[in-house]
Amino acid sequence: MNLPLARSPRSPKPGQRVMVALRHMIVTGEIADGARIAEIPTAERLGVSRMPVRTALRALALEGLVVPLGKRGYAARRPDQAMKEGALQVRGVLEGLAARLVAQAPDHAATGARLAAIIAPCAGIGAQGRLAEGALALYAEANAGFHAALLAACTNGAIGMALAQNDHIPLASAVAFAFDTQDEASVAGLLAAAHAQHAAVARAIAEGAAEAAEALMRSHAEASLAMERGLAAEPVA
Amino acid sequence: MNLPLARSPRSPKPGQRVMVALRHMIVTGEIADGARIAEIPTAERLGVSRMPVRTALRALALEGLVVPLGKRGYAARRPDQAMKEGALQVRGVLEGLAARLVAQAPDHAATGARLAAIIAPCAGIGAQGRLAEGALALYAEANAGFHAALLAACTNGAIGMALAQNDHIPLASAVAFAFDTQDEASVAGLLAAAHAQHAAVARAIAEGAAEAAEALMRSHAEASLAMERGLAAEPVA
DNA sequence: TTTGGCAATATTGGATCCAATTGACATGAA
DNA sequence: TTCATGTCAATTGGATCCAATATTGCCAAA
Repeated sequence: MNLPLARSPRSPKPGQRVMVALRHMIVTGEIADGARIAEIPTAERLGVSRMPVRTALRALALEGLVVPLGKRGYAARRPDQAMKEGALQVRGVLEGLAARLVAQAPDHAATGARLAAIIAPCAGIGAQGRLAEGALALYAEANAGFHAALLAACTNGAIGMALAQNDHIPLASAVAFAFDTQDEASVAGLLAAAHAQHAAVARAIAEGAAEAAEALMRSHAEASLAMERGLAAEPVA
Repeated sequence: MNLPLARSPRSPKPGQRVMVALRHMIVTGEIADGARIAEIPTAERLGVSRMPVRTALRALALEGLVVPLGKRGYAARRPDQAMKEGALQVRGVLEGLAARLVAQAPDHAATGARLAAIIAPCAGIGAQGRLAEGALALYAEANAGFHAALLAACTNGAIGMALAQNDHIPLASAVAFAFDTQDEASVAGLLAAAHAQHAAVARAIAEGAAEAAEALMRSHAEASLAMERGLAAEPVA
């Protein structure tokens, strides 16, 4: 990675390239945690000008992946396991709040039905400890749709902003990838449990049970946390 | 504000100037909500180069005060009342989580005592509906110290990051300023209530009552929300 | 030997210049 | 009259250049 990254075939844009390259280097440890990151060496290393590096560094600082060092540039800040678990906890309370608000809204029944429809294709997933073909992709899509719909139904825009910030910490977006390190039965059980939790949340929202919806949503996040702790291995980037 | 802002006497730096200037213009409505913000006119208007403007716009985009418009620059996004109330709700659940975690930690007794000591100077504040000289400043300092100490005692760094993002929405940092629009008795009552809530949270943490600490912290935020709703007038920047 | 001051260098931030992409407008043809 | 196409202009993104500043290393003096 010391050579200028391949830019021959339609490389998107220097800015985006630098952004993803630095992110990758930090989370993979290619740039050690706490190591200083200066503009000029980084720019030369990536084969671009200093400007995109500067832009990317400021953006990453707002994301928390680097910390400003006054006049001495930035330092890499690789999120550790504690930070990842903390981010999952934060996700839990934020989505719990979203679930509560949605359940309290006048149209909670419609929202619950919509959420139930989104996860409907996952009915029976992981039954008998077996996984059908494409079950992982099916769940991943339903999962993303569920959480996105919940956020969209919520009138509180601050939750979405906080979650966007929170998701900058690389952790859970790759759970699907980490799955293949587990045996089929375990994965099937996890998926079945997750689907059941989704269904329970949708039901609570449909019934307007705000407190229950919040508690269930939190449990769902706690389950992710336990899962994350279970596979202690280094998650893929 | 159409002229280059005064830079004669030790103006800090162009970058910071542009940042605060744009923030001010957006929250005060000098730049209308939804109005396009181009680099060149803004740079000329502020008497600086395009570069600090570009930097500031990207930063403000990550803060949520402007939204990117593809290749056509950015649009101002003034947070409305709903967004402010949403941010207060988010603050409530995040600090509630922090209180719960702190109360669950092994050293919860020491933390509770420390928090109690921080707010101790406010004992008896607002009693009999009267405010002593400098009571507002006293409370503001204790309030800031309380929340900062709670965050510092919490091992979950993601909470602090999410709160930092949340605090970009201008609202609650100026509650002390908004106070002077109220009569003395009302303010005294609010301060007394807020202090009592702080004390209750500190006590719950000291006792290790995690659920109670979280609920109390949420109530505290909800009180701020009600207060914010009470003074519906435009808060100062 | 240690400390303080000075100078040199490295590094960030800002300004100007250049290129590329996109949106809008006008003109011509169907 | 309307739609499509081509050209032009405006605006953003990137690169290079310049200035300001802090840090660090070295030397001299106590």
